[in-house]
Amino acid sequence: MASITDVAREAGVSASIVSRVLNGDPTLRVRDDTRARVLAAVDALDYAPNHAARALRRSQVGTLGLAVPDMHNPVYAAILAGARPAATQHGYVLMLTDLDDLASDTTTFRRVVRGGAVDGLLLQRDGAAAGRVVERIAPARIPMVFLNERVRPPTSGVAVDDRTAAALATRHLVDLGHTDIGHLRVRGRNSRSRDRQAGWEDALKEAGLPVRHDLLGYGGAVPEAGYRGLTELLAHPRRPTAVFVGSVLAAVGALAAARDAGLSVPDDLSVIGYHDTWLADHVDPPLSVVRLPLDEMGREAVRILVDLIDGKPAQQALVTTPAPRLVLRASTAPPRSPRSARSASRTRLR
Amino acid sequence: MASITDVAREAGVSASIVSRVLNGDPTLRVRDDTRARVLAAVDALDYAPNHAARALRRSQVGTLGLAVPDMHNPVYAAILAGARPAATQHGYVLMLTDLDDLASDTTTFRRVVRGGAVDGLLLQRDGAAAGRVVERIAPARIPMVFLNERVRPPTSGVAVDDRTAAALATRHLVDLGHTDIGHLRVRGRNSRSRDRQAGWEDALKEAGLPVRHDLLGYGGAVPEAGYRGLTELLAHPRRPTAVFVGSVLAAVGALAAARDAGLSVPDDLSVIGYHDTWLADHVDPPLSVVRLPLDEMGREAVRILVDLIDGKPAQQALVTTPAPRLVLRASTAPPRSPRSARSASRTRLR
DNA sequence: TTCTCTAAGAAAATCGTTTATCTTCTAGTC
DNA sequence: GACTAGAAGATAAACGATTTTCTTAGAGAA
Repeated sequence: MASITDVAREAGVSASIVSRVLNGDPTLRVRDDTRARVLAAVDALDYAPNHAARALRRSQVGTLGLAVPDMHNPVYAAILAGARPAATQHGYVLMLTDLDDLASDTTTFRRVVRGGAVDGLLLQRDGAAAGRVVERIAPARIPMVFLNERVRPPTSGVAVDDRTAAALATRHLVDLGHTDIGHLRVRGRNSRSRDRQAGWEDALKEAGLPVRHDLLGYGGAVPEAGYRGLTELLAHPRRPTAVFVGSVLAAVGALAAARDAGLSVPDDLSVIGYHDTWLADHVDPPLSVVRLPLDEMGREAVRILVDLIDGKPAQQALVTTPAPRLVLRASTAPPRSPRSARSASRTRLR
Repeated sequence: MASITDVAREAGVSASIVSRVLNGDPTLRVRDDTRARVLAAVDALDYAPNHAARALRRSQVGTLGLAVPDMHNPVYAAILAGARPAATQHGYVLMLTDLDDLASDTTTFRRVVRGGAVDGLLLQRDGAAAGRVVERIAPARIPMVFLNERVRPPTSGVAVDDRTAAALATRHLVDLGHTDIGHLRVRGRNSRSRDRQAGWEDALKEAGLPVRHDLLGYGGAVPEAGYRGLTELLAHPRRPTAVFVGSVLAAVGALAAARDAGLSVPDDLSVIGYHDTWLADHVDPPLSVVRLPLDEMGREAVRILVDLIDGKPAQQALVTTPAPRLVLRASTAPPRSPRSARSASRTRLR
């Protein structure tokens, strides 16, 4: 591998000139032909500045850490799909870390956070390790941005407009003529969970419908949780004819639960999910969802983090454009008929 | 951030002693209490060696690059799930790169590959950028391992036993009593595609059935391709009663194609997919698949790459344990009846 | 002529580790 | 008493870039 000294020798100048030419130092004064010789030498030797040396000198490594609880979740994949190109564009590369590792494995934590292997962190505070990891990272004073969550001022974070989106989804069910509309909450004490429930309540109140907390169940971030959640809800004597599920994966599980309960979707039960990942289009029936700008959120998170690294103040961004919108597929429909729907299905449930 | 000199001062020794204690230098002779003082100082200052400085000195950065064409594909997520902990265990961290970036964006390429931002690369040679990226990386002589593909000796790679697994899947259809068994190939000129087709042929021959190349179609790595592939196959005058699809995502698309063609799975058409990602259990009907050790493959790829970095020779590994096995769900069943199945469904297709 | 100024570039310090080579001290040997 | 051999550490030289400070040569001014 050619070093900057090799390039300098080849061009017949000193190393400092090479560096300053390459980094576009505005105070540099050189003759045009010298500059040309440097550039030619760089090309001839196929020179690239050594990553470690530059990082050492600048005390900036040029990498951002991304820590999510579960790579399998397509929602994170979507956020990642927005974040990665944004990082590239800002001159950074993403590094992958597991949130649990960061919280529990001291070696990883020391190497990555304290050792300066990353310039900043993108965090999805979720799952078991959530609390612990934050407690540990915060004192390290490393720039960090929370993904997919509203946070308060000393910290930075980026969220989507969950309340509006949840209301939109619920309103769609209302518009179809449903009156018994359930909701499967995301687990956890976070803004996602609260805002989506609030949106559900907003739409019900707006329509003059009672907010029935007996139709509020718990979903989660995996299909199994959605399955259990809906199964419980369906055991209710006056079961819902429609349900707004606060996550795609839980919605997929909910579809299975409906099937196993002998209910046909959307005839006996309408289901609307949250987040339009590719998956939603390929389950049966294709899932109606509310679409939020996940990739935009990833992009924005990177922007804020890079700003933070550059010394700018903390920001709490709410990504509102493009606005949440409905993507209607085949899992939602009007109730069979205002009255018979309910009794018919109760029979089916035996 | 505390540096090694701070620790040395605190412990009342020289920096070299701190380094050698921390790195377990076998030639080091120090008194026990000195060692204890060093360790205490490290703890007191919460010292972690600076990543960049260590990388510069050792000319090893401690990161492995992972370049895959598409983050959304759950198969890559599964490989990643095996590779990430393995990397941690070997003392490395994974860095994420996009294959297309690497192939086209000169900046990324220079920074990541030539600049030494990674010690080695895990590559899934697939998609549009496949050829180009290899052409560019090869001359850089950076250690690299190909994922999910059989390669020839100068290069390293790790594959799973595609031929055996494909035969296993096809044999399952044969055992159910099917005789017209189609196959949707993966696209591309790679061992995955060839081996899976070969396994399909193996099982047919073994059962004394003709290998009907008219029942060979093209799937791909996305649902849409599987949809198109199966739709074409179903247009055949003597359509298959069962089909082995060479990828999960294509299989999901195939299910939709069958539905749209008015066929019920598995009654009119059995479908078996490839790779048991979580998704397979949550489509309708739940997909029978052949399960291969994807996480094990990710783990093994990391092992080989680390060996390569340590100067050991190239290896071509075939991950055969755990052996491929069937995971039977609801998408496969015996044909309706040896004869009527065929005519009945032809009618349905009108 | 001497001095000053500027253009054009060279030198040198520095970032934080690692590691090969030196030093010092003590105890034992002849 | 001089010498030697370890034990226990200290010194110093890299690694490859960036950046601040110096140098030099020539042009113009006084």
